[in-house]
Amino acid sequence: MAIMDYSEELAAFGLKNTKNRKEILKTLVDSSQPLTADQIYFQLNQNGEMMNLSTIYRTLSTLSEKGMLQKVVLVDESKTLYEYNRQIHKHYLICQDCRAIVPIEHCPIAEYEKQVSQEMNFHVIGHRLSIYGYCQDCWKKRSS
Amino acid sequence: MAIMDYSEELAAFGLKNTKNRKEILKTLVDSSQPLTADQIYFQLNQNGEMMNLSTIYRTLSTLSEKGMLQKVVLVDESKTLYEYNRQIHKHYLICQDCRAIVPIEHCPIAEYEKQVSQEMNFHVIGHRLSIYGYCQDCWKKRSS
DNA sequence: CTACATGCAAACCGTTTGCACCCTA
DNA sequence: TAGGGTGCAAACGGTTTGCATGTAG
Repeated sequence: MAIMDYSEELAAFGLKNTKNRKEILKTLVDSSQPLTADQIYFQLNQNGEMMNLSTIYRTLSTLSEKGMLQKVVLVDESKTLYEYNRQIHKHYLICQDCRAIVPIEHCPIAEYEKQVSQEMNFHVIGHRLSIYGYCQDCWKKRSS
Repeated sequence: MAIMDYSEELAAFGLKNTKNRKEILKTLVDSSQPLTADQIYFQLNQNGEMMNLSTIYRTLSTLSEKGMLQKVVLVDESKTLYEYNRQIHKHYLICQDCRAIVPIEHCPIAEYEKQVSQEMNFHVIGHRLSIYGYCQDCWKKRSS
């Protein structure tokens, strides 16, 4: 991601260019993982960027509607996660122990979607795939 | 699924055999789709099977822990869905319009899991895949 | 100057829990 | 008859909303 001011991007989506929105966008762009609203809240607070939690929720939903962010929902995790939408099709490895979320960029089922479209009379527009198990560290701990 | 009394199955998991549990299990076994707690609640109420919502929640979580049920979580759906665990690996087509959920039994990524295990140093134990788009009816409506 | 963004507090809603009572094993 | 199951009401926690104020365009 090139260094950029999010002003242009916000404007392109017809949104006012406010400090809060830029901070939230920046936080998500810089994160290697999807984040929850309160993770963003605490992270910004630590950096001295005070902001109300409800502002964060409102911003996350506005940006998601515009397609700038993507929602991620996981089983056994009651909070919604958000990530910057880099337009790169992506999936996740989720460690069942430490809950680490590792994005992977190869998608194994593009071909399969076409097949489903034809065989099931279903017009496919996308899919979500997450793979779960244990990361190397947690797997070692478990087997010891 | 053969006609059965769920008593044995419950006993096999060390659970007491109560009317409520049997009704909930039966509801899920008979359903072609995963159901939410309140869908089960209303469905049972219609059939004259009064039962407290919290009993349903407790039963769903007990049966899930035992592996008799599986949780399903979808983006843009705040409620958790539950389905009877037929031990058949399965995925879903989800219509973005009418929210219909169509289970599909072929899994396109068994092979890919092995690859991930090796390349990413991640011990894979499973995955979740859902495919979304529009069912035939809703797609027709949209394009007209 | 106006419409949209924000802070604050309260509401919302799916889910969980404490407690007294009930019932299965 | 003991220990788990259930109903009821209240709590919980993530998220949303109403309203008054602030601010970008």
